[in-house]
Amino acid sequence: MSNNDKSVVSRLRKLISEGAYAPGERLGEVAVAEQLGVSRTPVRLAFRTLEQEGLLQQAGKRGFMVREFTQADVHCAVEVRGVLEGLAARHLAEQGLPSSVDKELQFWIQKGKNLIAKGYLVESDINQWSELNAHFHGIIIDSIGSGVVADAIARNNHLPFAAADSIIIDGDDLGREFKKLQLAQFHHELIFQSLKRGEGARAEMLMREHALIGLRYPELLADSE
Amino acid sequence: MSNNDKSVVSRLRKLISEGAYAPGERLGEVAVAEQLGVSRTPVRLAFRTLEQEGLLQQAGKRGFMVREFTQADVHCAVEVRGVLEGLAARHLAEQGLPSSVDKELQFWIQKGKNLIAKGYLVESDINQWSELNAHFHGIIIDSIGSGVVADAIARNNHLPFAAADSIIIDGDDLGREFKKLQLAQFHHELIFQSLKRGEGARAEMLMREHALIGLRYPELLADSE
DNA sequence: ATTATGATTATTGGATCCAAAGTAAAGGCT
DNA sequence: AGCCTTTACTTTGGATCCAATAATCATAAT
Repeated sequence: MSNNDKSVVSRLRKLISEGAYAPGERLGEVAVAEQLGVSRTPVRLAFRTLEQEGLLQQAGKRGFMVREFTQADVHCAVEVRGVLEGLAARHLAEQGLPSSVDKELQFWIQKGKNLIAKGYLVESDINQWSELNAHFHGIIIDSIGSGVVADAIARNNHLPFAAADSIIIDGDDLGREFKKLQLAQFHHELIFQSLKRGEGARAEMLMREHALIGLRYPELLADSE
Repeated sequence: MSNNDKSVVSRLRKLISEGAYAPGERLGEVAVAEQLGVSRTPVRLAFRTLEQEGLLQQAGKRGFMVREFTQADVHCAVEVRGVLEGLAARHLAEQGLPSSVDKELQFWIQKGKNLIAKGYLVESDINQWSELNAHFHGIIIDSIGSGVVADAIARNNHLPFAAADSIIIDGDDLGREFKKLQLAQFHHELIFQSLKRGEGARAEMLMREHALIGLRYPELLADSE
């Protein structure tokens, strides 16, 4: 898979998740090929990949269309991430976390503490949070001695709204987002605590709840400021 | 995606899961194309699909190789199926099962009862069990109003050892397999009971345990006959 | 003798061509 | 006037061609 091919996949993925094509819209190979300035071949390859990722689906007998996602889909995708990361967390807690993993998790938790410490949020903090959040989750996911769980999570994250760093929705209302991040950070610390103590069930449950932050917490955090 | 293209994917999938290629073996496009009697194009498309399914992985910078699976991978894949089906079962229990779903589940449970009733197993029973088992699980999975969970499970099932009907490993020792099926059937009935009573947590837990039948039960059922 | 650099070969990626299948439109028949 | 059939056009799938890149091998230099 070459650079160009990869780029066609990621460019298309971006276009789709940005809503450049209407949900349900049928995508022609030639049209997309012209639009991206490549021949049909890489587009055909990309379509298969995107179909597997769940962003496209077959349109009748002919070609592909942009898959449309309902509110239920969004909900389910977040819950799927929750149970999968919960599985990873439980495993890690049960087998005991190696000192290297311990150190790394502690490092990224400290980063989060620093970010929260100043008591408010600025625009540039969002990327920082995204990074440390990705590391925190990634370490736990990769700690299982098998790529299968990581793969399942990665595939699920291809759905644009399901990824772990999709917590931040509203870059304007930084006040509310700060509260969300504060809570997320606290979750991280709780999860770390339970991992250290080998509390598998608790770690799993906390991780599952943690996944729901972007989904169910906004309404509670909305007017309380 | 045409018939031929689909058939290339499924033929390759079969070859791989049958072990026609050694794990870690590098697959050349031309070699496979000649072997299957098609040109490189459908093979290239199939390789991308199979990569997404997790049966192939990129070999360095060039081409693909057959992914090798460790015991840990097998274990994780089964657990992944467990948590995902558990999620589906919990949902169904919590939202209450519609009478149509109730009827269908009852139908397949009855089929299972009939199969077990004679007290032993014959060769042809295996396919029947496979079918009713697939229906039982399928109904629960599809009962969520979103394809996301079903997709995640389907993708996980592409790993040959992770599918729900891989319970049956040993077609020779029908005595032990009968015990396994007896247990699986009892699980189904328990799950159905919990679904009917809206016991979400119990349904989830039972489903997760149910997934482990093929994995952890053989050692216990081995010598007790 | 070993390493590094250059050349040759093998293999993949992208573009294009042709055929097959599907869809839409138009015309004829009832 | 409506429906069916046939035809023309659109679009995808498969094969092949060419270029680019990686890998291997050989040769030369230190």
